[in-house]
Amino acid sequence: MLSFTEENYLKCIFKLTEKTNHRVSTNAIAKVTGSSAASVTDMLKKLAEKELVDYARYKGVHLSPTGRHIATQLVRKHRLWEVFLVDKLGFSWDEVHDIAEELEHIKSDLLIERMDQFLGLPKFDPHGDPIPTASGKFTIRQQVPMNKASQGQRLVVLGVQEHSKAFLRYLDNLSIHIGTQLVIQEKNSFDQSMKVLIDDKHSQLLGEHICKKLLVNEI
Amino acid sequence: MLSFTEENYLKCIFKLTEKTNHRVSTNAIAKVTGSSAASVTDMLKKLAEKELVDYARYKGVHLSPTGRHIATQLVRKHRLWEVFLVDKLGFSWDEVHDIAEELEHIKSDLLIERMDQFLGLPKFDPHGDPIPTASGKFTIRQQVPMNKASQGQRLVVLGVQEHSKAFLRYLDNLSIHIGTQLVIQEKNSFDQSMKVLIDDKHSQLLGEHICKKLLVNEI
DNA sequence: TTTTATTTTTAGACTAATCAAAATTTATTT
DNA sequence: AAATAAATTTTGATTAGTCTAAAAATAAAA
Repeated sequence: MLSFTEENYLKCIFKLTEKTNHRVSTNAIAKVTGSSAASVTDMLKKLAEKELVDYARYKGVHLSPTGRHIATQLVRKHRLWEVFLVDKLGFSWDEVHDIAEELEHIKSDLLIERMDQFLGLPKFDPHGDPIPTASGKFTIRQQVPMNKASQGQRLVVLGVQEHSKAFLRYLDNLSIHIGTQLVIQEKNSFDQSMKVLIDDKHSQLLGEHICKKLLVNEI
Repeated sequence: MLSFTEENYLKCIFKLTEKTNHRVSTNAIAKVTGSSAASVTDMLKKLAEKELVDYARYKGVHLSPTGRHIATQLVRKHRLWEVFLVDKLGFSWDEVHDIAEELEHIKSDLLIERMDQFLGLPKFDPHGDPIPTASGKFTIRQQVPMNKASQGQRLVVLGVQEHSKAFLRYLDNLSIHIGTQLVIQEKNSFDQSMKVLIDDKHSQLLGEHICKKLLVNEI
């Protein structure tokens, strides 16, 4: 049985290696966990002892198949709880991360499978991130940062690449959420801003930052 | 912010002092937590330091008003989560205790108030135990152990005084649950057993143990 | 009221997770 | 290739929670 802390380290390593699949350094882990490099080293040795990571002194780590599976299930639990909080309890998408961070450590496979059923087997969480299956498979779909889209295109918002409360609240104020339709009316190359029509209702100028962080697909 | 462990001690002291409101001994706590008397002493000193209990060496403890409030809120959370697991996720009443034991430590007042609303402001949990309000009030109602009832009485099951899986499963097999109606057909004084008619469907002989642990009221 | 038994506390030690500071290894410059 | 910088590990210590064994206080019995 893994501790809360061990689980958090596995999830952290998972998130850091997810995209590149390269080994991740001690310092990189220390930076995101907010703990010291010394603490990270200690924990990596412990996780290596349990064969959850492949660790070599001074060379960083990556997850073993078992470690990856555990981390994936933590992500599954986190995202399913987020769906529950938003869909059933009426939380907004900027309020659920911290609570789900605690709930993901509840140890019951039956609970999470029942929850999955109860929620209608959702494939994506309230931020548009894919929910892995019990066997660890993520649904992949076509999506690009909105700044890659062209003038005149009609898009649907599928996700966000930033999860900060401030960013999510800002989108809320613009009535932009998962599923919102956007039509690109103007693309200003000098500052990378875009004028978009939101859900066929009102036009809005969006800055470069927003355009890069919104994940969309053409419809 | 209290630790998981500190919360568990508070809840334990609450349960031990709930009925009598007397001070509880170190050994009594050690017995139910399964930890050593030495560990209990250490923890009592820590809780006293935080003014959550009134502790005097060799004299046992009782909860301070603050300690009692925290313990009551833990009971509230535990019982609301049990309602959720049974009513929404389809767990049976013998499966929910251990999961709720973990869930009760999730730290979010908003979460528990939203959950309360979502569940329809239940006043009792799946075992018939009262759910304290956010301000700490328990609903009181008339109920007695079934062995106190007389022949010919029509009763409704309101609760149980034993929460073991074995006991709860046994009741399930007899189709006895919260809300079941029972008519006392015979009372055997020699062995304290009773013959009862269950939900006007079938008769069943219930042993002394069952009769003492079933909480009922006349209807 | 002494003696004995029980309960409780203290003392000393262990594990898990953490840190700062020192030592070591690897990477980068010169 | 040597010197310097950066990253990582080791060392030694701290805190929370736990334990056993010994000591102290209280309760019960003779």
